[in-house]
Amino acid sequence: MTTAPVAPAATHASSRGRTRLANDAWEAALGAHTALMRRFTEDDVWAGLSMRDYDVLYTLSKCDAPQRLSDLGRHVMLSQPGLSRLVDRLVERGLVGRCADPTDARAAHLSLTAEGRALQRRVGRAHGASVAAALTARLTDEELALLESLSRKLSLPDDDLPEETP
Amino acid sequence: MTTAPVAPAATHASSRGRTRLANDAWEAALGAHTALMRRFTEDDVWAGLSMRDYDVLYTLSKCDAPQRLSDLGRHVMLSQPGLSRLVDRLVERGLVGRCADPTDARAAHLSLTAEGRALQRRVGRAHGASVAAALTARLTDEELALLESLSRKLSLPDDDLPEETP
DNA sequence: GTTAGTTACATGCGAATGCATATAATCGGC
DNA sequence: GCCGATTATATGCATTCGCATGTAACTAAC
Repeated sequence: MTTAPVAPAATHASSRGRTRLANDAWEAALGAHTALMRRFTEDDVWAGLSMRDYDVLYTLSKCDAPQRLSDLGRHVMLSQPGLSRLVDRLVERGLVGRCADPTDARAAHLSLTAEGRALQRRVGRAHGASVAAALTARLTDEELALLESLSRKLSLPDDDLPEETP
Repeated sequence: MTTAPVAPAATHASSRGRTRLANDAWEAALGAHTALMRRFTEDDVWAGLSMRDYDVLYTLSKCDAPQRLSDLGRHVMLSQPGLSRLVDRLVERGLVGRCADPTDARAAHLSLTAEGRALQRRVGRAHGASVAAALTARLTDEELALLESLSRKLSLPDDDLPEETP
């Protein structure tokens, strides 16, 4: 009942097999994420930042316009109060600047300070090198491009999904 | 300086391009992980378990022999003390059994209780269905198989890596 | 313009986490 | 069999997190 290695000779691919395929892929992906995250966390490149700190700094570094908390929240895997306080700490440390949004008094405009940008660049260079080393040692160029392509498809919101049976 | 969209017409692929390729792939993969984890977390299938709780129960469910903490630690993204206390809570809740290892008095043998196994199966069915729904809506069978294959390569430890220039 | 509903963010608080370290058992020479 | 090194797990403590909720501002219908 638990293990059923019988090959279902269905016409295309049985729904059972497709579910299994998806779950196996997800489990493997989780394993890869865990293995790589562990490796990167142990890297000695973080200069006192947690990986979440860096995630916020990196996200801000990619945006020229100041971001709101809720914008950051879409990219960072953290609850809204958690992100609120994480940003608090980054502001306190002088890495992130917070100024009022003239068009919306509720919102805050967040951006990197000069120090924050410098730190992000410094850490980013080292971390990026480590990422490249780990990934290029395991995947070919074609596989890297494929991974990016698959990942982008997986990131699609429910809205713009390629329909199957409309 | 920040954006250099100039195509490097190198013979194969410049080292710069390869680094970039790897970092883009990793960023996309992180995005997919965040998007899917958020979705799965919000699913109403967890029956009072955190996803980490479930991760431990699932890992134990796959093993017939009792596991040690350090075995679990390889699969769960958590520090050793963190895992120790997470297991404490699961034992307290009657989902995991802890008994002494006769061959090693330091180690503990961890296994699912009947209740823990039942809960893992119940939650696992619902969660597995959600995983399948999300992934099969975004990837074809071939892509799912590819994702699993790429993920397995990414999970390889430094030891058994396919050598490049020995 | 008043008010209900929504959005953006912050805060109180208990629970979970990581780091450093402690404890206890096993292993490997000798 | 003894002792240093290593392994397996636990605990103290400060930090961080998520949930529930609060506060303030915006929006829209009337």
